[in-house]
Amino acid sequence: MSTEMADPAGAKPTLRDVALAAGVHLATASRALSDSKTRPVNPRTAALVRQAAAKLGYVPDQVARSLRTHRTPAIGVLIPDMTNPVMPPLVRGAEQVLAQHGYTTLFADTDNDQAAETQRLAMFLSWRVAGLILATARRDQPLAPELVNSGVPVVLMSRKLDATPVPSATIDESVGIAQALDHLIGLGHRRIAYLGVPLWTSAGHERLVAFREITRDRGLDLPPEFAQVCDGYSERDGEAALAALLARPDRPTAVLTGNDMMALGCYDAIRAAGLRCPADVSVVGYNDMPLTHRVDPPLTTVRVPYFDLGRQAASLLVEALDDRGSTERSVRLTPRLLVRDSTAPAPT
Amino acid sequence: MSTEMADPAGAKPTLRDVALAAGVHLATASRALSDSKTRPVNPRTAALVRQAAAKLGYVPDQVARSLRTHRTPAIGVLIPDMTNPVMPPLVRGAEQVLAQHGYTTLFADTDNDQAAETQRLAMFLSWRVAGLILATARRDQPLAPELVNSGVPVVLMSRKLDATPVPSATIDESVGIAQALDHLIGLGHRRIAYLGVPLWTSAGHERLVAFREITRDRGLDLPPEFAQVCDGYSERDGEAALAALLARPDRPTAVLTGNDMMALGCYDAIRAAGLRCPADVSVVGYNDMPLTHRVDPPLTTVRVPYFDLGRQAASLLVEALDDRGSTERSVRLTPRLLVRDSTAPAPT
DNA sequence: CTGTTAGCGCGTTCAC
DNA sequence: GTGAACGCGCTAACAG
Repeated sequence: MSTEMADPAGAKPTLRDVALAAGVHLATASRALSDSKTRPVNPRTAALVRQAAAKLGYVPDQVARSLRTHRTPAIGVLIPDMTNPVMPPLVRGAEQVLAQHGYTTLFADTDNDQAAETQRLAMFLSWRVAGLILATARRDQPLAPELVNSGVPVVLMSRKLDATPVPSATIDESVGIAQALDHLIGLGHRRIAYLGVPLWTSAGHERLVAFREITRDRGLDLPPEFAQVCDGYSERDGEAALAALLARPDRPTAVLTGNDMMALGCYDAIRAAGLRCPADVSVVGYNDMPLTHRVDPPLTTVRVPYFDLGRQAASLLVEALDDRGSTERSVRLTPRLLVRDSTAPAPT
Repeated sequence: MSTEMADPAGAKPTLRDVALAAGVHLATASRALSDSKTRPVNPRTAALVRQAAAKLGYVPDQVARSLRTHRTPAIGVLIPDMTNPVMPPLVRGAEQVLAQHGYTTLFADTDNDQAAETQRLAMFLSWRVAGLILATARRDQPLAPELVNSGVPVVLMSRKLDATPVPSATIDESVGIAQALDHLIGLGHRRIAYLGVPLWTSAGHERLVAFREITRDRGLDLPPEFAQVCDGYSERDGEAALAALLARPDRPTAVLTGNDMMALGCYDAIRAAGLRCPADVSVVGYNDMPLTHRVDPPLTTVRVPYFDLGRQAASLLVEALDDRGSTERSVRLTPRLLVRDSTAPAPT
C-alpha cells in the first residue's frame, strides 16, 4: 500500500509535515507561521509555508506549544451556579473578551459546593492556566492557599473579599440602593424595609450596609427589624420576611429586596395580607432578571450591567497578564434604577 | 544566596522534585501518583511519594502529560448564546458529568455568529480536545469539514442535523406538541394556531411538522395560515403573528407557540384585540423558562428537561470516548406539559 | 516491583 | 536570512 500522499483523514499533520511540504526547515516553518519578531523570515517563503499549512489542514498543537513556552493561553472561570440569572451574562461577557485576546475559557460550575470548587480549581491549575476569574468568592473566605502560592493571577467577578485585596470587577451597590431609596422617598415613603440576600457575598453585605447608611443619612428613623437579611434567595424567603413585617402596626409602605425573586415573593405576602402592590405597598427588586417586566405588576428594580461586568473582569485579567502583574487594579460599575409599576406614592 | 530549600513560593515543583524528595526514581513517582494499572507499585513507596507530593504542593502538569499521552482530557462546548434561557441548564448539566469523568470543559459562546464559531472551533481543535459538544448546529448546515476530518468525536446538544447522522441528545418534540394539542382539544378547542420559532434548528422544524401531523391526525381542519413560523424568537414576533390571526373572522381560540417569549407576546396581541386570555384565547408556551409561573396569567407551557439533556449529551460523549467510538448512539428525552392558567375551555 | 531510556510537538538558542 | 540541536514535563516502553 503506497501512502505517499498527504493524509487528510489520517494523523494530524505536524509542523514538520508542513516544513517538508514547503521545502523548508522545521524552524523556518515555525517562524513563518508565528511571524516571529526577533527572527524575520522571507515573505516569499513565509507565503509558501502558509500555503502548505493550509493545504495540509495544519493546526498548531497548543499543548506542545504551551509546554515549550510555559505560557498557556487559557483562563479558568469558576461559577457558583449557572442557574442564577446573573451568571449567564457575566460568563458571556468574560468569554467574549478572553477569546478576543486569544484565550480559551475553561469553565466550571461548582454548584455552590466547596469540594467541587476545590476539585475544579485543581483541574484548572493542572492545566497551568494563565489566570483565573472567580465568581464564587465568599466575603469571609480567603483565597485557597494552593491558589495564592500558585502565583496565578486572579480576578474576582461580581464579588469581593473582606480581608484580602484581590482585583475585582464589581458594582457600586450603594448607588443602586441610593437610587431605589431616593425614588421611594420621593414618592413620599418613610417606612421602608430592606429584605436582603445572605451576607456571605460582598454584594449582599454592601447592600445591607448601604441601606442602613443611606436611610440614616436621609433622616429615616427605622426600627431595626426593617433592615433584615433572609436565609436564602427565593420567593419564599422574601414572602416570609415581608409577611412578618406586614403584621406589625407600623408596617412598611415600601420594601426593597436584595434580588428580584424575593421581590416577587413580596407580591405574595402583600396579597396574602389583603393589601395591594403598589397601592398599599411599593416593591423594588434588584438585578432586573429576565421577565420581571412581565410580572404583575411590572417590577421596579435595579438593573445591574452584568454583561459589562464580565467583560471588565476579563479585561482586568488580560491587562494584568500583559503588564506582568503591574496593574493590580479593580473596577466598579454603576447600576441604574429601572422604574416600572410596582412603586407608587405612599398611601396617606 | 543559598537556595537549597524547597521553594513553595518559587517555581512549581516538578515530578522530578517529588521523586527526589521521596528518594525514588522519576518513573516510579509517576506510577505512584497515577496508580498505573499495568505497572503496580509498592503501596509503601506509593504512600511515600504521595506524601512528598503533598508536602511540596505538587500539581501534575496536564500540558506535559497530554503531549506525552496524546490524550487531552478536555471537551469543547459551543453555545450559540448564553442569554437564551435554555442554555444555562444545558451547560451546567454537561459540565457536571464531564468533570465527574475527569474532563475539563472548554467553553465558548459564539453569539450566533459564524465567524466566531469558526474561530472558537479552531481554538478547541488546537487544544486537541478529546471531544466536542455543539449546541450551535443548524439543520441545513453540515459539520465543518475541518471538524469532520479532524476525527474528533462530536455530540449535538438539543439540536440535530438533517443530512448527517451525528450522535445527539434531543427531546421528542412531537410528544410536547401532542400533549399541548391534546390538552387544548380536551378543552374543546378546534381552531388552534401554531406560531413557531425559526426553522433553522431541528427543534423548530420538528415542532412545526409535529403540529401539522398531529392536528391532521386529530381531525382538525385548519387553514394553512394557522401553522406558521415567525422570523425571530421575541415577544414582538409572537405578538405580530397572533395579531394578524386575531383579525380574521375565523380567529383561533387557542395558540401554541414555539417558545415562551412568543407566548407572552401573544398575551399582548390578545389584550390589544380587546380579548382576554384565557377566557377568549388560550395560550401554550414552550420551554418553561424562569418566571413563566409569575406572569399574568401564569403560562401553561411545555417543560423541557434541559439539565438532563446536558447531562445526557456529555454522557454520550464520555461513553464514545471510552468505547473508542463504537457506540455512536443518540438519546431522546421527553418533555411534559405543565398546565397553568393561560388555558381554559374554548369559548362557545 | 523499580530503574533506564527515549521522545511526544514545538519554540528557541545558537551557529552558519 | 536559514539550519541544527536541545529541552519543556511527563509517560511508555523495555530491561533488571
